[in-house]
Amino acid sequence: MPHALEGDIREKFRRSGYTLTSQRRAVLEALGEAKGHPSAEDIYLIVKKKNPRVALGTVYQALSVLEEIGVIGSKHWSESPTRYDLNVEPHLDIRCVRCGEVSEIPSVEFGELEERIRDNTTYEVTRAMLVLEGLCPVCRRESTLSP
Amino acid sequence: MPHALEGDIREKFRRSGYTLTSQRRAVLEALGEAKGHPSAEDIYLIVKKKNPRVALGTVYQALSVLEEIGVIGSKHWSESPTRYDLNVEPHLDIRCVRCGEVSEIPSVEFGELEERIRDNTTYEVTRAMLVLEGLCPVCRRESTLSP
DNA sequence: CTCGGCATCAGGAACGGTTACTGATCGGAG
DNA sequence: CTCCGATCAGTAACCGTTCCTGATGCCGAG
Repeated sequence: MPHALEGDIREKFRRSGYTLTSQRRAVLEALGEAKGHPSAEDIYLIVKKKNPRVALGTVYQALSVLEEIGVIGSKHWSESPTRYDLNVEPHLDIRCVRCGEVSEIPSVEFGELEERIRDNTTYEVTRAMLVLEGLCPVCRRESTLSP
Repeated sequence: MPHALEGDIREKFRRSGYTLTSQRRAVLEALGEAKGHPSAEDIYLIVKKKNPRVALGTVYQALSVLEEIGVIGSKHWSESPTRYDLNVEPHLDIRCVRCGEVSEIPSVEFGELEERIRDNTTYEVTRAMLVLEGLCPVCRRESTLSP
C-alpha cells in the first residue's frame, strides 16, 4: 500500500522543490499506521519509536510541508489539537465530544451549498469546512448510564 | 436597542440560576458596541475602558456563562481566537485569512444537508458548523497588487 | 441592621498546542 | 571531495485560555 503512493508523493515533492527526507517519510508512514485521525503529538510518538531523536518541532514542520504540497489534509476542532489525515479528498469528519475519536462520514457532499455561499458573499471563498461534533455510539451509551 | 433585549436576557438569567452582574452586563454591552465579531480580548479592552479593574479571566468566565444560557454565540477558526456574537440564530460567517475580519453571509441555509449527515453516521450529531475562510474584497484587491 | 454563606471577581500563575530560534547536520551540485 | 543551502534537534518563547487563591460583593435569616 505505501508503495502505491510513493510515485505520486515523490512527484509532488519534486514539483514543490522540497526534499523527501527520512523524517518526512517517517511522518507519512506514521500517518498510515495510526488508524483514524492522529494529532501531531500522536504522530510524534509513533515516529519516535523508530527514531528517538526526532523533535516534535520537526514533526510539525514536516506536517506543514506535507499539507502544503497536498499529500495530507488537516482538520481542526476547537478545544482539541489539529488532526491530520491521508485522505485529501473533500469529505466529512465528525469528532466525539466525549472521547475525542474522529470518524469519517461517507456519501455526503456539500452539493450546491458551496455555490449558494459564493453567490451570497463578497469574499473570495478559499476554504469551506463542515465541523461536526457529536457522541460516538460507545459514549452515547455510557453517557446515558453515567453522565 | 439594549433595552429591548433586557427582558429576554433577564429571563434567561433567572431561569439559569446565574446572576446578572455588572461585569456580565458590561460584557454584553461591549459585544453590542464592537461591530462584527469580537474576540475575548477585544471585549476585554472595551470593558476595561469603563471599568479598568476587570480581569481578562472575568471576561472569559462571563462569556462562557452567557453562551451557556444562550444569549450569545461563539465561533472558532483555527489559528485565531474564538469570536463571539449576539446573533444566536444559526447563520454562516466567513473569516478573511489575511486581515481576520469576520462577516456574516445572509440567505444561506444548511437545508437537507444536516439530515443527510444524520442518516450517514452512527454518531449523535450535537453540533454542525460550517467554517468558511476567504479573502475579503479589500484584501483580495491588495493581494493581487502586493502578495 | 448585622451577620454568615455563597457566588462572583481580580490578579496572576499555569497550561497545552504550536511556532520561532539557534547552532549542528545532512545531502546534492559542481 | 567540498561547499552551500535545506533541514533538523533541542529548547525557549508564544498566545489564547483555564485554573487557582484570596478578596469582595450580595442576599437572606435572624
